[in-house]
Amino acid sequence: MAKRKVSNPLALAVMALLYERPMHPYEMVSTMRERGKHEAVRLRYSSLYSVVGALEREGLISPLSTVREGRRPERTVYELTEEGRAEFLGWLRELIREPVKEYTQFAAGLSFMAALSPKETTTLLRERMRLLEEEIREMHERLDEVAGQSVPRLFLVESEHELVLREAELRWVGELVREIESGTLDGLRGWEAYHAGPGGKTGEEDAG
Amino acid sequence: MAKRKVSNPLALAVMALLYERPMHPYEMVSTMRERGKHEAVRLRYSSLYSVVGALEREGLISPLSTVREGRRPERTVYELTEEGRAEFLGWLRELIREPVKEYTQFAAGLSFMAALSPKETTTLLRERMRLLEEEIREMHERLDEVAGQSVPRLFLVESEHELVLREAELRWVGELVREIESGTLDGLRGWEAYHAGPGGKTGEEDAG
DNA sequence: TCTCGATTAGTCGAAACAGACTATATGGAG
DNA sequence: CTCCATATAGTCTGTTTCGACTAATCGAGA
Repeated sequence: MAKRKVSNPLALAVMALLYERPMHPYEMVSTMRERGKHEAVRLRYSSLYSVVGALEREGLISPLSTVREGRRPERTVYELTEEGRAEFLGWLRELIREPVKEYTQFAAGLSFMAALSPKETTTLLRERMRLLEEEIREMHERLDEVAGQSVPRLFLVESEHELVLREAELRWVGELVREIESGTLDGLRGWEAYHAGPGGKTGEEDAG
Repeated sequence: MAKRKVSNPLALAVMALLYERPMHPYEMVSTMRERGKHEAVRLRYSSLYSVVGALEREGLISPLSTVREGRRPERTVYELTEEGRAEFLGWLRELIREPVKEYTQFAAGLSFMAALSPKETTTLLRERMRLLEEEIREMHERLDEVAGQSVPRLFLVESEHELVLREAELRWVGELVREIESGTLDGLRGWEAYHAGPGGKTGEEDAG
């Protein structure tokens, strides 16, 4: 798979919008927000303008016209070039077809979990479960709400995907907590011993 | 939650290693690789040296000594400061306790799925399922292998977590494909109509 | 009419990142 | 004994990306 000239996923979103019709950058943002796509693609002005600039440099989009309203800075309306259409569809196919490794914050945390005591770890994990449950409930509500506004599920698949992953994480964390507390986790003995030294190993700062 | 002075997760890994004992940067890399932690935290020299520099600037780590072996460039051995210990433990607690929103590549792809025809989408999703199954099989194998080398599960939780998420994704994609093919996905009618126009809407490039 | 807050529409500097490059040491093949 | 591949231990450069900031416009209310 050839390397992408502009690799920020926001560039995919920009091309997706221009695939429908020409637009100026700020309009892209409002359209994405309306459709809730900013939940799936990180959206920030600073990135947007540099991504738009990069796409233009690479010939994937091109300015169609610049209009000025009142005394605001003029806005450039862009359209997708033929090359841009090909790039967009190719990239989209790749993203849907090929799983890629993602580095998550939680994985980073889990990696060094052993630095905290088993007891504190389960407390934190239980807190996480509570927060996950809340989040899941809210995601369900939001999905029901927009579905009620006759947005077809077709346009909500990415939120469903996120929801499913959160649910899986919740189940897994629950199981992990049970294993630590019931003493069946392999390695627990050493973990406890490590933290049972004189004064313990963990610092005394608050867990905020 | 106070903002982190150095927010790159690699900084967490650096502090985690120095929490055990002083080390020089290259040794951090080899240690992380040995323990498989580079699967959970993105590890690159260019980032490592800038992260180490930032940590030193912020007073979270400090040079302990510089040694020179033969005519190689001299290596600086760092240790964690008291402030660094507090920062490390605080950050770790936060990562374990609080779910944060993660933006995945797949979510980006799913968001604009409708730009491809239902037929092509299912083909791509089936391919994804095949690749996911393969990946899952390999992850299982690797986990069994290292567990066989008496690495306690405690030190493999992050890989287990990743595996669980992949399995959940596989199940969900399978269901989605069934719904598209059986015609029960809400919005399918419009999706098909959109792509059934004269000549269709999708470009003719190969799906590589 | 003045003013406040929300909306629109961005800019700027610093941090993070990819990946190409440098340079020494080491061990085995020929 | 020389040559080459590999492992060690990084540096350098150009892009990307982020987060904080700026600044004009508009409508509502005092």
